[in-house]
Amino acid sequence: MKFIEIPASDFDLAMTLDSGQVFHWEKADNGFVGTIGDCAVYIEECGELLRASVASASSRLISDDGQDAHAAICRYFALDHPLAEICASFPDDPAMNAARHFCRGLRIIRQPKWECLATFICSSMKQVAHIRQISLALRRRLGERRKVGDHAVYTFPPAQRIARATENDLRECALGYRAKNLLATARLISSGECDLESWSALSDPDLREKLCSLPGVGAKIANCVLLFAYERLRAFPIDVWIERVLKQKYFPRKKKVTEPRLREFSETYFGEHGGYAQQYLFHHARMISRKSGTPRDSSTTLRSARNDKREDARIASRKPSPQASREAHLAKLSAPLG
DNA sequence: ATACAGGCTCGCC
DNA sequence: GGCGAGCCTGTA
Repeated sequence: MKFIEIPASDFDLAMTLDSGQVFHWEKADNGFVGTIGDCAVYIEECGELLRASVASASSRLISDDGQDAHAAICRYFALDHPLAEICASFPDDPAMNAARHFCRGLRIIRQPKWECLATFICSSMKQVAHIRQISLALRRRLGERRKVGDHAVYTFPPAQRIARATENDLRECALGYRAKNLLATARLISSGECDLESWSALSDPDLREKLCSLPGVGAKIANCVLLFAYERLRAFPIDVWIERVLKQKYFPRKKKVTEPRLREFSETYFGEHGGYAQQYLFHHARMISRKSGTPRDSSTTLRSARNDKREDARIASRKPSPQASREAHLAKLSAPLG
């Protein structure tokens, strides 16, 4: 592998890739392999230096002097974000200060729009480990294989490619009910009816509204795409983790905090880089609970009660168990063709 | 084993 | 126009 070297201060590669904003990078050698757009990339961190190898479609290095690759990496990892200033703009309170201290070097990266949107459509009601699996399955089945050094990686399939797939193809990538949404959205993009690139010109609220019009995209996912693909650093996605953090740290005495109240608070209190603040709070909370067991609260209890009811309903209606339907699915797959 | 995940959508009231 | 139920599947 031929390497290029890029100075990068104020950057923690591993934390950035493990902070739940991107799901396809895998550990390899002393660093990570993945893709940036259509290129296969190996990257590792040596102190204040990044060492990277980038292979384009034909498996050769992009250019001999590595200028394109250099620029692509700086852009993708947002090395131009003034991180010190951004962190200084966060509010000064105990929760925020702890997160800011814990997440030093964490950057919000610039992801390709379709890849980011599609991945987050797949993320609903899923844990990180599973989102990673879905992303990999989609890439293996519908993406293109690339090599960087000895490592094989797969590009994320373009909307046109997914639009040509069947719902069943996608279900076989473990998407479940998300398959229908991903397919419908892929078709809207692929047909040109919706143009993610041209939406860059829209204001935050207009862009959010456009994204929410896509099947499988609600406020949470739209905000993730605003933040991770459109550089709208104010966008503040509220998922169950952040909801817990906000309620516990900022509304400790309140019994019920309504969703509009929480949204209003998140949009005003955290300032112009609210999305960054959110990512820091999110990552910090996840890492803390990974150490010492998952904290339970009323919202999770509520959710489990709901799930119980669903299960009761399933039994009452004598639907096949998950186990049985999985076996039926497998049997169908192994049946002779034609 | 079984509860629970980084939700969205639709039907109901 | 708020509330709850249904949707799929893998992991802890």
